[in-house]
Amino acid sequence: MAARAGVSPGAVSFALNNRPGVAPATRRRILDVATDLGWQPSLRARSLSRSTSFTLGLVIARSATSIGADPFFPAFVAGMNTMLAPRERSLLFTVVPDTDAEIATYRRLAAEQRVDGVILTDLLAGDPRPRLVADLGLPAVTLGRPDDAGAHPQVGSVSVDDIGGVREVMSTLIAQGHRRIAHVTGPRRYLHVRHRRDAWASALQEADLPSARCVHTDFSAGQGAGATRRLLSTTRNQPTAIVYTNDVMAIAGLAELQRRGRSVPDDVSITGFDDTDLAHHVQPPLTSVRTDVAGWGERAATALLRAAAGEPPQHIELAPARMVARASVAAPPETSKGSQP
Amino acid sequence: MAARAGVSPGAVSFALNNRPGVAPATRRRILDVATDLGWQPSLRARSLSRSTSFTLGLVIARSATSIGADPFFPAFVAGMNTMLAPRERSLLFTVVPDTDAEIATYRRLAAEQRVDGVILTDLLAGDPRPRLVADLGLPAVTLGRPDDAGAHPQVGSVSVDDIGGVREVMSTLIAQGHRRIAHVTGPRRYLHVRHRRDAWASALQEADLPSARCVHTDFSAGQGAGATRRLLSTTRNQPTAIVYTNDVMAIAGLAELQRRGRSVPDDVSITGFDDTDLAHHVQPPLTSVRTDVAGWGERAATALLRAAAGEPPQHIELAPARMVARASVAAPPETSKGSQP
DNA sequence: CGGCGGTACTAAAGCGCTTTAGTGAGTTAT
DNA sequence: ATAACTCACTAAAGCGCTTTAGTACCGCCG
Repeated sequence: MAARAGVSPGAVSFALNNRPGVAPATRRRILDVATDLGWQPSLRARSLSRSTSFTLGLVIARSATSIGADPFFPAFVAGMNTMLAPRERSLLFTVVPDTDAEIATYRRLAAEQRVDGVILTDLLAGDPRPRLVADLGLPAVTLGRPDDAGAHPQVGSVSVDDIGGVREVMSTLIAQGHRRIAHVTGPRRYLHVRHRRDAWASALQEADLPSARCVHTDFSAGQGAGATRRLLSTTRNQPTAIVYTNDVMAIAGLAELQRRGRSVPDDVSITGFDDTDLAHHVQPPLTSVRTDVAGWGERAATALLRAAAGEPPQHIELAPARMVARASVAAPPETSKGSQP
Repeated sequence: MAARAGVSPGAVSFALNNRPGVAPATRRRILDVATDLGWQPSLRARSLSRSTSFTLGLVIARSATSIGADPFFPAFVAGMNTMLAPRERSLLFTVVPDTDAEIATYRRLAAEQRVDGVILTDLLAGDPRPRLVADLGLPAVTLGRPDDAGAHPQVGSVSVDDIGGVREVMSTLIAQGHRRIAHVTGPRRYLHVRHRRDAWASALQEADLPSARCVHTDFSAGQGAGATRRLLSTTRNQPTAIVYTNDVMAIAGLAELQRRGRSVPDDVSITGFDDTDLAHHVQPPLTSVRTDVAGWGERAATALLRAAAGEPPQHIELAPARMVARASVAAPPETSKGSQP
């Protein structure tokens, strides 16, 4: 390649990485010869000499069976890709069964220097990962802010405010007259589960409503249905509305309600989260909360690329999640309304 | 590292890749020193000198919005990972909007030599990709066999027989007495759509039933509901059963049926495909067809690794998809039954 | 007219492995 | 005892870039 353009390999390198010290005419010629020959620098050689992988990592701890139900990851990955592809970056994607395996994976990625940085998702309470990646010297960006944010100044974050969506849902339900609004959510260890639960609880409190039941599940349809069953099993003070933390559980809950002869929304109002494709199309259509997942992926990729380039970590807030109102929410039945102050 | 073990770098390389020509005692010592120092050969340097990426590629052409609804990919990726992780291989995962972008991605991956091989999924009729990857010299394995199998002897395949599942569904419906069984499926260009459609059509024929309606959609819940609406819009000869090609459309169809006052399964029987988490939990629970997606991923990764190592391509058949019977299927209503011969 | 500074480029070392050819010691064949 | 062979290991080249140091050339000034 260098020979064909009549220059040294070094000059080619300068031209390609448009570094100063090469005359405009020479640069043009080098670039032209390159496109003529269909030549392109070897990524492997560049990786070795630049100590860079041109690759970002995303590792998810979920069982192979449960991950399919979550619409988040594919959309997020797609979003990252719109950002990475034009920059000749790629995404290493790994699905492992649990957090231990996830940690082992970060160690391996760091040891092998396979990636220039990683995205940390599904933040936990007291999450060990920000510390770990900082120790490993692996640039990282978290999705949402860790609870000990500030303890790891080298780790950036890109967040979407879920809470806005939950508050919107709650105020809609409360405005309709609901007084007993239950919550079906995921495992306690997840930070976003806690945030949403807190938002739910404080919305009740701010409206001077009594505290209500919250059921923690594993996010699966089965446990969503089970939680619904439990909420209906009490003989008194049954909820008139249920706020589910994802659409899958809400749809399973809807089926459970129907099985027990409760009408949605006449007897019970329900809401989901994620605004999946199906949410529009169940009967009744499901009120849900939508976030721009692909946009989130795009921004996260941008932030991580910057961090990997040595820029100081950023903390970015994206547009908050918004409620999408549909027919699964209505006023509570009269008997319940009557018991209001 | 080499110095610490008192040998040359070459010897270390031999020891690590357990090649002959190094005494057992020396090998032990080298390995011990390596673990002591936590040393591990640089993947980048190995990549350059061995001309190998230690990475496999998977690129999916789907819109960011629609991909989340498909439970296939995350489960498949998880399956691949169980195979790859212990072998220090990784997966490059890319989501692009369409086939053109997909092809561009293969070209880029090949030019950059980023991957040692790729998995080709969602085979099309007259698919250009097997040819392309063969031309690019990119080892590949297809999911399912291309229609011009044999034209690309260097490309292997790993297949699951969908048709078995469809036939099982059809014979169940027919045994129950259904005579008008419609089919709601995906875009015609997909090979597996054609295979399933053919299986559906020939099952009708073999049972001496009249041909029935088939509606092609884009796999989305919205179009699943729309297809259902169309099937119900004819005043006569409405189907008593509908076979959907995925659970999402079946669930949307179920909602549409309920909206129109049809009972499932009393008025209409329905079946899905994929056996997603939700299928068990809708009302009524959905008869579906299950495949071992993670196992598929594992086998595909194995086959591709072999192909990348230069072994002759294999054509592997996995266990066929099986029907999972649930309450969404029952005998057709009397009026319909009465019209039987 | 010699020295100075700047530009445009080349030479060569370096990234950290793998691999081929080569060497010396120990073993067997003759 | 010496040639012929193994075996265990080293030396050094090679993978294909990047990067630092160095060189040649030019214009400019004193």
